[in-house]
Amino acid sequence: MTSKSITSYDVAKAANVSQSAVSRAFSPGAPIAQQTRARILKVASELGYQPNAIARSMSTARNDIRQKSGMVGVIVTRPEDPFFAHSIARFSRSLQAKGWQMLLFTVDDQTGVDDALNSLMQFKIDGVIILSAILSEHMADICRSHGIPVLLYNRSGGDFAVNSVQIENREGGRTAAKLLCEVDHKRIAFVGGEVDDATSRERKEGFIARLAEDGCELFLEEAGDFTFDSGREAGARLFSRTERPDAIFCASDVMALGVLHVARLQFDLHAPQDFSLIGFDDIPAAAWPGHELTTIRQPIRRMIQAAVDILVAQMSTSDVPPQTPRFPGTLIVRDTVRKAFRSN
Amino acid sequence: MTSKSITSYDVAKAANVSQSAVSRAFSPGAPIAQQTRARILKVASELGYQPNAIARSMSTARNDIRQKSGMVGVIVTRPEDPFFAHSIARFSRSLQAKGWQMLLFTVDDQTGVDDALNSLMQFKIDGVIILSAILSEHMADICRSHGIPVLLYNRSGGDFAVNSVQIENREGGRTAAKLLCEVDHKRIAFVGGEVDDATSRERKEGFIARLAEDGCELFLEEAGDFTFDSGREAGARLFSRTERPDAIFCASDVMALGVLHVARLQFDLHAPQDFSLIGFDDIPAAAWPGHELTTIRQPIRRMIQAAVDILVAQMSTSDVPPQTPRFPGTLIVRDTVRKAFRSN
DNA sequence: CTGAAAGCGCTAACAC
DNA sequence: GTGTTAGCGCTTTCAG
Repeated sequence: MTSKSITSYDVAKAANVSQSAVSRAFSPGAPIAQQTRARILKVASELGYQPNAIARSMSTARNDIRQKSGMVGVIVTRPEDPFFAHSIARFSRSLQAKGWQMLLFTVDDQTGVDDALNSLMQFKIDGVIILSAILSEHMADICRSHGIPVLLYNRSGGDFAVNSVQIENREGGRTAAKLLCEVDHKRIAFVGGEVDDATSRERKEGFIARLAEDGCELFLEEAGDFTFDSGREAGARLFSRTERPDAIFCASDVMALGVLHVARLQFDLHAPQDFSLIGFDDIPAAAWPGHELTTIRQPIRRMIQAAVDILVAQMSTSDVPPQTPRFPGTLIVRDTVRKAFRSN
Repeated sequence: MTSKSITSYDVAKAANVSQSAVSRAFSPGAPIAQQTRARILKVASELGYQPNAIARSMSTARNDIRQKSGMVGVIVTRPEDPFFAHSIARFSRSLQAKGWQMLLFTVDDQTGVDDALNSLMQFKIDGVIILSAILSEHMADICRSHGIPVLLYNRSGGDFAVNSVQIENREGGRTAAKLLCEVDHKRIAFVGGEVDDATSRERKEGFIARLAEDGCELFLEEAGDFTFDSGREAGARLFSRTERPDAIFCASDVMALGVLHVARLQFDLHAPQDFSLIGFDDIPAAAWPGHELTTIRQPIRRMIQAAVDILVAQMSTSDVPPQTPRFPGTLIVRDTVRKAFRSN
């Protein structure tokens, strides 16, 4: 058992060439005769030889050139959340398509990111994508000094220079506010994520700013944590008040569905008859039966395309300045916002 | 830029010890004095030294002992499916907790598994978990000969000896049939996955067998592909018939929700008034508003616990025989199956 | 175009 | 307990 695997030496012997010839046969632009390469490749496949990626990674660490592993680290906080599950799925396929392996690391919250990155760096990842979290400035420095590009997805890098790809949160908030004002809502509530969550805060800021332009103020506000249950709880608190909100904007679809749930089951309140509801993300379930949730869609496909392009570019060429594109969201009108104008 | 990173030699020099002392300081049970270790660890952290996992992996390939990388490959077909998204999330946390890294590979379907495994093996993964797919007997042989344990999640290994962890599909099907028979349904349909899907087939077999015990035959059958849309399509075909089914059992919750959707929107049919509906998995959305789907719950947490335990055991000790535990599903009664007995 | 040889950073004998 | 040394499998000069 645990038989040694076939190495380039075995192939070399069988093909009657040197070991370096075998190496060259497997290196795309290497100087080697077509014939030799063909013969080696044939022998190799007969023997079932596969180059050892780990060993390759070792030997590329020469001449002050950083060791390349062909692996990209992906750090994620809520992998079970539909939005992130979809994002991870797309990252995986997109990275693979370009020849990179994905090392997935799950952290419980923001505080685990630095440790995760340390673990990942021991494996000499060539780049890292962080979903919905940020790294410390200290870690950012370390990555920079090691030449490891970092990309923040769904978060911005704040002061220090790292790549980030995300949606126009403020504009998304404005879009929601505009729609709610158009149908003349007056008691408008916002359900966000944790109070220090940057994404949630930006959505809220845009929302409030646009409300103000119509002379409207935020009526109520609740904080959740982007889970369904937290949406239910926030909804329960909102609907338990003597004066209930007549419209709610949630920082995520999952929380909006939680609100919908508690409204229906615990208060017998329905959207859009009794209140209007807008979510954010446009997860598949938003379109499902009984939901028909009006929401702001994130262009996941394009965001991930951009993210991978940026990261790959920086992993290949150094000295590419950090990119921080922002993508516009799209209002998806379904059935949770009342249609007609009603004066009181 | 791309400055060379700190190696054990740098630490050795700074701590005035040999390089191997540094190595030992970072190897749990290695023979080294407490004092020396402490001093080395201190110097190391001051310098920001982190052992190079790739190099470690290289050097463990000695004496006919297979190279260990500390990485486990995970191959998945439908990462965006809620059931698998949750499974991946749990695998990730569970593997991490035991000190393993997860290399995630997404394949489009069954046919991609062997290639994925080949890619992963170049990275010298110590074990592999395959979600909802199987490997060829040929690849299974290769893995065995390389001493790489394989675990199939949500699939069984068929003839050849590999580990597998899955739910009692037949029993789950029987449970669904029993419930439907109890409330006296007569025109019972099944919506499965692709016709060659083993999981779906087993659920169907158990379902039909139990139906037969009550003198009932399967009325109709449709094949989907475990997606929401395929559920909608299957539902549309079912409800378009002149004689409609009065009960439907779906091989997954996602498809069941698709059926619910099309029934409601396109046919104005509601469960449980117009038909009964049972799903499989118990994804979070099954409990959501407007769904309240009766379903067979998979004990994800326990299954993944078992899967990781089995794999880790085999990665540490060789010659552990393959394990193939089956877990019972649990009937979760919600609101999509009619309650009372109604004679015709 | 091809072979020989020098490492990449680490672990594990092997001496002392 | 500690240092010395020989690789792990590969890429990449450097000669020829």
